[in-house]
Amino acid sequence: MKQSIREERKKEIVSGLYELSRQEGLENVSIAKIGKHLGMPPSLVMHYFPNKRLLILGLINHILHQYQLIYKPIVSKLEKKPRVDPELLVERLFSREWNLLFDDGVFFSCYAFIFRDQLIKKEYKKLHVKLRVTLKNLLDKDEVLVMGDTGLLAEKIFVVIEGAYYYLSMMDEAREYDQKLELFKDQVYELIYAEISRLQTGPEMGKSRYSTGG
Amino acid sequence: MKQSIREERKKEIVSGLYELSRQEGLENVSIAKIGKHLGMPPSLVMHYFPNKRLLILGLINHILHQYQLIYKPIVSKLEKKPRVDPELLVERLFSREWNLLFDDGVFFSCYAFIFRDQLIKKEYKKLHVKLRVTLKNLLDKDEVLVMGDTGLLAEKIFVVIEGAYYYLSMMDEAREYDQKLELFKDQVYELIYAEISRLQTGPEMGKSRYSTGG
DNA sequence: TTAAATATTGAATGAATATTCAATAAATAA
DNA sequence: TTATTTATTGAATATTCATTCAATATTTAA
Repeated sequence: MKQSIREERKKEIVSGLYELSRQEGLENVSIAKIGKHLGMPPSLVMHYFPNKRLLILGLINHILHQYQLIYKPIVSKLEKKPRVDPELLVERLFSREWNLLFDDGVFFSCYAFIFRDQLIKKEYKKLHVKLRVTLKNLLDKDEVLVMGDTGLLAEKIFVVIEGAYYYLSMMDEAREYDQKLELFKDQVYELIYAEISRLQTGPEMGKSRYSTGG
Repeated sequence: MKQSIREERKKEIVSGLYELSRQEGLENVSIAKIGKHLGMPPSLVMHYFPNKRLLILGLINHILHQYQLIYKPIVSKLEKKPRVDPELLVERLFSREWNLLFDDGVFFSCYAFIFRDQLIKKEYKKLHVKLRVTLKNLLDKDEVLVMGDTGLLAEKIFVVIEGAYYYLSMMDEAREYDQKLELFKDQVYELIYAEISRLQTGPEMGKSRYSTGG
């Protein structure tokens, strides 16, 4: 009980920070503003987060946790199928649900911290590796793909996804956004189909020289 | 003459902002600190940049300008050749010179502004489109590639480059960095070689349905 | 030379910043 | 119950913030 109120309050504060960051940008949020937003004195905020860095670390954990949720529905939907359906996979990887779960602006503001905070960098990397492993596990369910280097394929797919979202964030018009989105989906299709056809026509080639699997 | 001292001072101030941002992070730089760093009163800084937003816009212009310089040596080297040498092209696109010209931390801190400043978003997009056009023009010099959709190919290449740098920024160990880098280079090679072989074996297929060419 | 425009200075502003502290209220453990 | 830990409050801190202003110096135009 004693512990739970503490954790609840911490979550509440981090959520408040997130909401304000979304509205006015992370760099414009102060401890006083968070307190005001939540109806508590700034000293209470600092009671749970003794300094601002810890507060931002809390926000980053929150965001990284949200980020992981994106793949929950994808994973559960795909796990039921006996084979990987590339159409469904790609559709889900580029799904709009992505943008609804958290704010890209806050995400990239936090991302910028990786260049000056080793712990944040580590957390970010951990997440990104995890997402790749999740995808690899999905690809391993496919009887054809599993013969190749699914870890490598997952890397290649994700670099397109991440590059795509980086670039797509600059698009204003919905039409242009959708057009580019289709293009990048196509690029991922091609990666998957190329691997399938490679494995079916010449499986004796074995794994690629740039294998990432342990 | 009168104009030049003004522009020089503005450049000096922006450079100071850049240097400080590199050292302690953009969010920790103030007008007073810039003034101190350059040995001038903060009021002089504000004389040239009446508010902080204009100052940051100045920094962004500076960075985007630097960003463009990266491709100067690539372009001039490749322009002399009659054909595109994929090895050289990919080597240059992923060159280390990239990291030397400007700081990734500052770049991504500024990038985060695109989500709350339309002008900054526009500037960023303009640059990224420009880089793609430059690459397209290079690809057009190749007698085989020019038969296909070079604009589309440029998009596909850049999404890998950008995704790669986003992801590589999280790497600590040099070995892992290099390993992943090779992987992404490979991915770009495959894009180019796949397009070449596609055009040579079945050029009657013409341009892809996701053409980006105007 | 004189007048106007620009560059530079330094002092001052109030608002906002993260953080500290002592006091009180509430919950839990003994 | 009492003692102890935790939660919450509100006032206070020194510092830093972006910005303003009037005064002076320097450069340019007439």
